[in-house]
Amino acid sequence: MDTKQKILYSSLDMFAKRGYNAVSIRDIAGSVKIKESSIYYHFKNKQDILDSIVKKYEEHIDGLTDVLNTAVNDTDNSKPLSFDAMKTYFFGQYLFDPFCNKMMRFMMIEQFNSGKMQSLYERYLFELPEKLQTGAFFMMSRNGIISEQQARQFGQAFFSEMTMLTFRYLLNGELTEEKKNTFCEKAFSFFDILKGGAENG
Amino acid sequence: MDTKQKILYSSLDMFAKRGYNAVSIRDIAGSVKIKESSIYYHFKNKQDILDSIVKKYEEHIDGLTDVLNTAVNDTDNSKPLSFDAMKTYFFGQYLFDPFCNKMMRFMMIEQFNSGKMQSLYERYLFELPEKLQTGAFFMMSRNGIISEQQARQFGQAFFSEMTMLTFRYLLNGELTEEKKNTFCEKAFSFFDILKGGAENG
Amino acid sequence: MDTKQKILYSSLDMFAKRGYNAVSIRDIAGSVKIKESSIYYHFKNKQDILDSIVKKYEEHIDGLTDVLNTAVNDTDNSKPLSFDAMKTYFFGQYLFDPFCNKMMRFMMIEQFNSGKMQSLYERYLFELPEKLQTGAFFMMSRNGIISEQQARQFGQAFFSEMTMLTFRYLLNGELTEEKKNTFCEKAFSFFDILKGGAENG
Amino acid sequence: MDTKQKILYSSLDMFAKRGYNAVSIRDIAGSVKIKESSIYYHFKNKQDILDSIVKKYEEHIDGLTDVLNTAVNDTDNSKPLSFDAMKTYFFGQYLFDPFCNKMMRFMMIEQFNSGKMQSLYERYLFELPEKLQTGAFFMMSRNGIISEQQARQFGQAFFSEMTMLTFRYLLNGELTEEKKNTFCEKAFSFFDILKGGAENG
DNA sequence: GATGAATGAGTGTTCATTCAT
DNA sequence: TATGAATGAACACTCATTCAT
Repeated sequence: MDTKQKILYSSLDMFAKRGYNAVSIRDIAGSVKIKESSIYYHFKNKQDILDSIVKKYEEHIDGLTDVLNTAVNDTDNSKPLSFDAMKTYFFGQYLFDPFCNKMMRFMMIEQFNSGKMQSLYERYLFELPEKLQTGAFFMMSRNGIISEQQARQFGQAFFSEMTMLTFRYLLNGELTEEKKNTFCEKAFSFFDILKGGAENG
Repeated sequence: MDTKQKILYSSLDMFAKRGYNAVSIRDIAGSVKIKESSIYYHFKNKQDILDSIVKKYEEHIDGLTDVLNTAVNDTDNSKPLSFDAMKTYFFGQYLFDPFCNKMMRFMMIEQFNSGKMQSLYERYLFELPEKLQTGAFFMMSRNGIISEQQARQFGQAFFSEMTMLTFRYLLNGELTEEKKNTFCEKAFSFFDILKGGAENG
Repeated sequence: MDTKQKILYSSLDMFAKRGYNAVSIRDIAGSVKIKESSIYYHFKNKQDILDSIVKKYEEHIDGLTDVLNTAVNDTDNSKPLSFDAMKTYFFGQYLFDPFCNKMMRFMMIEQFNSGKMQSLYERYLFELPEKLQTGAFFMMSRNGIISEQQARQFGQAFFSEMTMLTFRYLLNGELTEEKKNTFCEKAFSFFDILKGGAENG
Repeated sequence: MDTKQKILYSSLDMFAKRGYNAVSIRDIAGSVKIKESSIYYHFKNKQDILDSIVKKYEEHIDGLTDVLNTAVNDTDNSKPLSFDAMKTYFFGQYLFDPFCNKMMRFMMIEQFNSGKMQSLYERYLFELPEKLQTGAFFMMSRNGIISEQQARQFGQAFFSEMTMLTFRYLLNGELTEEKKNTFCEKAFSFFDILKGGAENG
């Protein structure tokens, strides 16, 4: 990894723990093992580091949603995702992914500092997840697996549960394997309840 | 309000928006309209301001939970709370209350900065609400309003919904009347769904 | 002891350890168990405390030298002072006396800070002791105990030894009983050598 | 001289006059004609400046004692040092040397402020001089110039005289040429007395 | 690509002092 | 006598940034 990338990853790592302001150029330079003034060869200023991180994140998310949309819209794919696939692709590539998880933490703790951060937080922690998750249930109703009313109800319930679990286990303290496992268990057991409801309703 | 209290409220107000580190003693003094050095007549140092805020909050919460516990445990009170009562007492005195709401925001954005803040965040955003909310549903089952299994299921669902709504509408951007209303509507409509489930189940 | 005196003694105690500047009004007030602003009822300002201490010391020394001069000039008193008398009166009331010892330390560490302190240091650590000590030997020569030349020589040697011992044992680290004893032993053994010289010379 | 050295010398110069605490970083920066913040490029903090000065001094003293020991132990050198040599090498390179003289003043006025300074003061103002000076007289007795008993007696007397003269003339007020001359005269005349004693004894 | 040296603005904090009560 | 409340000036120190090399 070249110096520029190292600066980005090190910065995000520290921003997500201590916030933008509390991380100094000294800290960043120290963690990358270069001198402070060398930072300015790679980035215009501190804000430029933050902007680059955000840009990188948005591009990353664009790639991820493209993949997800393709998967969800693929009409052949009429059977629900297996738990393993969910864990690997949906959870593993987003919620558990170190880069994304750190960005979520960063957006959460910086949301009140600027309008820009506020809107990123709103979009990536609530709007987009809600759209994607409820969208998946509507797709199931279009595929005849559940009724349209169930889709609406289950979609909202799923989003509530996922959001709560995310804040409670993935954006709270250090991200440990234990927390990831608890998150998966609770998510899957909730899924089972929904499935029960679908069969009974 | 005396100077000491003004310092506490002004500090929390700014801490909740910009975080502890980004708020300077100069800022606090300016907002209270005294000089920086005067702050140190009332508080040992900046950390002491924070400690005093946390102490005040914990005492406030102790008072609130005492009231809530008394209400929930009151055996005469076998009928469920009206929406108005819920809005006034439960939401209004905690989730919407400016002091409590600011503290929640503050704990959220400072949770990674210290173990102390981390445990406060865990306790007051997740543990205590879960205990109180699921407790209320168990009380209903003991009063024969719902079954024990329903109590367990509804309690969890309610907590998930409330947590999601709290993060989405009450700890996200400025706390406006509009957001409070949206929060209430969604909470009450969720309640209606639960009630429907209770009658049908 | 009234508050004013307490302030003086507490101040000197701390001044002698940490120097005038390093001792704050807060420190003094704290050690006397009053509030800072109360200091200003008793003294115009911090400098006034120092001035009062110096005045007290000069009056104290005036009293001491009067006594000493009377003793030395008393023509009846033709026999040399006993070691015990020397220890009690000369060492005990000046070099070992807590007030005087602290003042000597204070003058030593503050001598470069002001011309006033410089001249006090010069007078009370060198000039006056030299005058008194060599004076005592001249008195012995006038009393025929030693020759005039011996008086000159012994006086200087005695002053050198006493000055060295004072700086080495009484104005160096904490003033312990052990150091006082070492000081006495070395002073007396030097006295014995002088006596030997007087008899042989 | 580079900035770092300038800071060290300027700092010691002021420390020796006003004491460590009374000299501000502002003062040091001003005397070196750089800005306060630039100090921190060269030194971690104010204490680091002091530590560097002490280290420099201890290394300097190590070099000096090596030279002195070699000279004193040189068995060929059976004739006593000439006054000129003494003045140039012993006095000139240590007692009169601006760096060493300032350090002695600094240790004297800071001795009560920290255990570190206390032990430096004890070592460099008393222990080491006593060892070196009495050592020189023992060397003379081993070379048959004086008796062993004389060595003991003269060594102590010489050390007392030198110590007194040092405190009285070299660590008292400004170090002027006049004081240096007085110091030399008194030291040499004392030496003459000792020589007389050696020949007569 | 990277660094040594420097800086203005700002940080939390301590200081001696004042003054009304 | 003593204090509560306040303050301007100073303190040691950190910050993001610049620029010549």
